[in-house]
Amino acid sequence: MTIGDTRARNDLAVLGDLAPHEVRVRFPPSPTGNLHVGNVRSALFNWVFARHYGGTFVLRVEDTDAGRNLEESYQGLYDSLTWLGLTWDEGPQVGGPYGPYIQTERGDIYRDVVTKLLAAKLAYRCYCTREEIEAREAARPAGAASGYDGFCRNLSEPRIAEFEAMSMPSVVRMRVPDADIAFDDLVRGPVRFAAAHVPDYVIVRGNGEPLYTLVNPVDDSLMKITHVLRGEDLLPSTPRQIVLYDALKQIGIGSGRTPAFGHLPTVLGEGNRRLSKRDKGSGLAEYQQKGYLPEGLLNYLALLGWGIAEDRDVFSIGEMVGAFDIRRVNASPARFDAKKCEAINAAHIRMLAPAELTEHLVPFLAAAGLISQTPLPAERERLAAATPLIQERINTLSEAVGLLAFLFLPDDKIAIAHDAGLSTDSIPILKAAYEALEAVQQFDHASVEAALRTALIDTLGLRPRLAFGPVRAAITGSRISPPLFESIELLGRESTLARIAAALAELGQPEFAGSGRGRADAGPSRS
RNA sequence: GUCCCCAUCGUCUAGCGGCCUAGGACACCGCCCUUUCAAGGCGGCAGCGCGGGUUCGAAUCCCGUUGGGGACACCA
Repeated sequence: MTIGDTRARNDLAVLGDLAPHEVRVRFPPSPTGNLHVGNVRSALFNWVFARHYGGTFVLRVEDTDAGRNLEESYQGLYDSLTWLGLTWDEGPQVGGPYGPYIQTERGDIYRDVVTKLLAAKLAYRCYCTREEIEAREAARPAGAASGYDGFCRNLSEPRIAEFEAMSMPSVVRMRVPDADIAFDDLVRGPVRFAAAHVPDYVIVRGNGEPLYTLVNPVDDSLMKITHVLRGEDLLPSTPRQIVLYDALKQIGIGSGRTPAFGHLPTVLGEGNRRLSKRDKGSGLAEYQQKGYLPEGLLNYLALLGWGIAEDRDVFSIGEMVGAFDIRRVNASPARFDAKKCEAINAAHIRMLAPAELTEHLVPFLAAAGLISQTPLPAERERLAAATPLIQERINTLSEAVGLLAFLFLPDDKIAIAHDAGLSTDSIPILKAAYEALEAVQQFDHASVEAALRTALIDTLGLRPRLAFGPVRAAITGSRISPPLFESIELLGRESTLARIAAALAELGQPEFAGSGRGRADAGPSRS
């Protein structure tokens, strides 16, 4: 069997009687602060799935739990998805034929559905208090199935009238049929739940507010969602949702079809527990701040359960869209490996055109105060020239700040690190370097290198490592830097000489301080 | 406690009965290159949880077991 055959067979299993462009998937986050990387992964798979088939990606905000919603979280959510490039075809801000796409704006719809469900006896009012339910549960023999016992399921009309007359608070529960529920999971294959383990669950709170358990399937049906791709943690709630889809079908609401489900493997954190919001590295904002490229992060997240090819793990989103196959997603939980995530990101940074990388770098250098928010032409020019020097040296964009700071700091703000390796032994080296660089005709990196090699290696007889170390320290303040000669060229003769002179002064050799342009206040700025 | 899911190097995975003395990537360790740090090249370390079957043949199929994860809310 060829790959093409497998692909065709999988497409058939995934699409059934649907045309590819009829595929409709959704991402339903609740607006609670920082988007979790587990959710990002889920959004990615849905988005890629939609793009692969030329279908529709819907964004729906699930904010029925009003207490947890923060005003700014909505905008943060949109900004995050936009930054990631996971654009939605229908949803908040862009609209669509099945709106509104924010659940707190859909109250009337849910009320209507509940009324019809109640009228059709597919749902019922339950007057049990939590205490009563707990007490009965505790009284049940050990080993019995957990969940609501159906106490109010078949209350007599007079009894109900009595409760209502007393204004007894009530919730609404689904009347779950006494039949096993089975479905074919897109990533796991056949899954089956025994009837006894699907209890009559609550769909409307005592205060009349609809619950996720109601609203999620109702909206999926109303919005004609064809495929539900979500975290494995939702797998146990799938049978009860299927019950609701069936009920909706009976009362003629929604698409009349139950979507296909695909449950993605859990993303685990370090150790073995599920990656939770409290874990380091679990929030999207951290990755933005550290300077991950959306493509890098998304590439890594895709690797948690999916691979593009046997010998390849760096790919673009476009390539992922082309090759994606939900049936090839792994079912086993995957640990989030921060190191590999960083390595994949580094690979994406290296694939960038230098000019693109420069643009990505601007906000980070600006935030560090090294350049203006809107870079001046000279700043931009220097940054553009320096970009190729660090492209292979950074894993995240923020690392560029430390590496490039010396190019944008004034000469008297260069603090030489204690471990930079400068000592009195460095004095003759720095003096020789100073004189050599002062005499260089053409101040480009090739001439600089030639001059320094002649002065330090040929004349002083030093090994390159020993010769260039002190120069590097004087110029950049650090033992580690971008390539030295290119750095010197970018810095220019004036600054280079001033910094070498300053280093000599710090080593007790002040006589060079005057010969260059001099340092305004010779106070050493060590830190 | 009950239910569900999962099971190949430390981690992510390839493998869908013979091509496997199990391949790749990250991490780690050497070496080469080299002005530092990287990048790159070469090499190394390291894995099919266990027990039964089925089969001429099992990492691959079945059963059991163990281990891990998830779910059991008037959260989503």
